[in-house]
Amino acid sequence: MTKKVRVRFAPSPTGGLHLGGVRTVLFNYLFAKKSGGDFIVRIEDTDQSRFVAGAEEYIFNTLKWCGLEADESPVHGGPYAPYRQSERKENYRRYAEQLLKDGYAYYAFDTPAELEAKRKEVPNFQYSYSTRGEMNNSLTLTEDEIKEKLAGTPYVIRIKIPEDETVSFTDMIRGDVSFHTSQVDDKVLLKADGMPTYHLAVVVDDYLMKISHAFRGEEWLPSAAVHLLLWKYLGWEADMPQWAHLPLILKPDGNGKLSKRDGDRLGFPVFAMDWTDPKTNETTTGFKEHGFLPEAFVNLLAMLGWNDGTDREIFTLAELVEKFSMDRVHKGGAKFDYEKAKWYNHEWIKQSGVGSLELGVKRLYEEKGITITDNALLAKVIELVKDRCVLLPDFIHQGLFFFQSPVTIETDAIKPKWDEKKNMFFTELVRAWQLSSLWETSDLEKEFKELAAANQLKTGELMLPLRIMLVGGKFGPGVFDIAAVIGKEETLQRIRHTLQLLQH
RNA sequence: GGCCGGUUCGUCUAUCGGUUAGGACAGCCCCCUUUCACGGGGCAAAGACGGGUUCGAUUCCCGUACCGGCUACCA
Repeated sequence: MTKKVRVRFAPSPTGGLHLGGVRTVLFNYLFAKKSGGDFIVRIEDTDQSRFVAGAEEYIFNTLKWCGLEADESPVHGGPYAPYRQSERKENYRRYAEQLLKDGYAYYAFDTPAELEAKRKEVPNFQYSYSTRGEMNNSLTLTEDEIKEKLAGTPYVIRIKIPEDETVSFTDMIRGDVSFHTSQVDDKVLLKADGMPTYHLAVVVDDYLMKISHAFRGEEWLPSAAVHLLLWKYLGWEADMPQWAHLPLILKPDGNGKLSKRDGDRLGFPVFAMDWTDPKTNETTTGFKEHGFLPEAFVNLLAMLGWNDGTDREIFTLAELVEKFSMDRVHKGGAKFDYEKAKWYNHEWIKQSGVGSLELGVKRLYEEKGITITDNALLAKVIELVKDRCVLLPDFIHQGLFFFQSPVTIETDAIKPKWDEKKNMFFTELVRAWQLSSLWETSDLEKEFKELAAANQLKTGELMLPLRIMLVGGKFGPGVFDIAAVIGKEETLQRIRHTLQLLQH
């Protein structure tokens, strides 16, 4: 019997899925695939995410774009559905009551206002063994009072954290971690509205769904103590998953966790794909829409927290699965570097085959109102231009002139050195090329150079003007390649057009 | 404040006690290219600090400093 490894992912979709979230899923995926287990994605509809329309679909679209298909998830059904927290409410209450019965939890009736007052009064107030005796809860009230409160007032269920115990566990990334219970407070498990807090939900769901490995961000490390205790109090200790707390992705400048705001501020995407918040109608751009290849995105994400121990930096998803190992996952957080991110994309565009780029590039041109009917031409253009494209939209600037005459011609770049001799040369060139029966790059270059020599002009001085005539500016691949691709008629017309502009 | 975690070039990182501390991004220079790139070559740039352990510490241990996370009826 093969042991099946399951990993769990519970994002908090306040809308959108940002770098850290996708990376958590990616590492889940790599680990699961590497060890031959199932890759399970579970999405909780928490207080924050419950009413965000489209969040679920968005997340699965993101995973699909990245190539991270789940074996089991809300959209794929699976043996442990439903996954939505609101649809599993009874479970949480049942287990909270079990804890109550066994003396590991208690009812608390303190109102938010009372709690706030308490926090104001006591600087470092902690709802715990030392203070619960003076609070409004089932530990301090009489049975009659409790009964009365339960019937008529809102209440929560809190975990009863022991006074003096050490809880420890072995994290897959950090090794042994331990906490002293005197430092952890009596967290709320079941809220007044009957929904569980994250603490109760993770434990109950992981148990019920037979999760063997749970990955999450480092920010969860402190609350691991509560979760550990819960596994113990519920009597499930033997089934507790192995934990892996991933390092955080930090702001490129300054300090702290990378947030959506940082992307807006510094001008780079933080989400994998465009996300429009249905409440505010505000769109946050994604890596996909910025022109990143999914392969590059996955690649750069993987390297932001892991490496294979060699100097290698470019990996396909399949290669990552093959090379991945948990003990090479970093412990420390990494600042996100957008320049490096672009480098990955550039590398991926360069090494991508023309065929895999065609569709995307075609779509980009269509968005600009350019319909491409000649696929062979498109392929040639991509081949010629892809080395100088860092992001997909660069294909527009770098290749537009192949499909339409340049709108603006930077004649200023040639005017200063323009003279009658050059004018004569280009007029002759038009005539010569007009008669030419050959139209290959090498033929064009040869004829051009011969003509220049005959006119006692240096080729170099003529190349730039020719480029400006054909491209409109100082960029693009080899000029003769361009002439060859756009064809005789178009080439000659562009030369004549610029010649005319230069008259004035 | 308390608890937990982290600390190698500006940034991401390699090093499983002995290295001229390696690579990549960014920067600068050169070559290639009479465009812009690609490519090739080069320069500059790091072990937070203090104690141990050891023949020998970037590496192991302790302390300090700094950074981060958590400290909600948010996740």
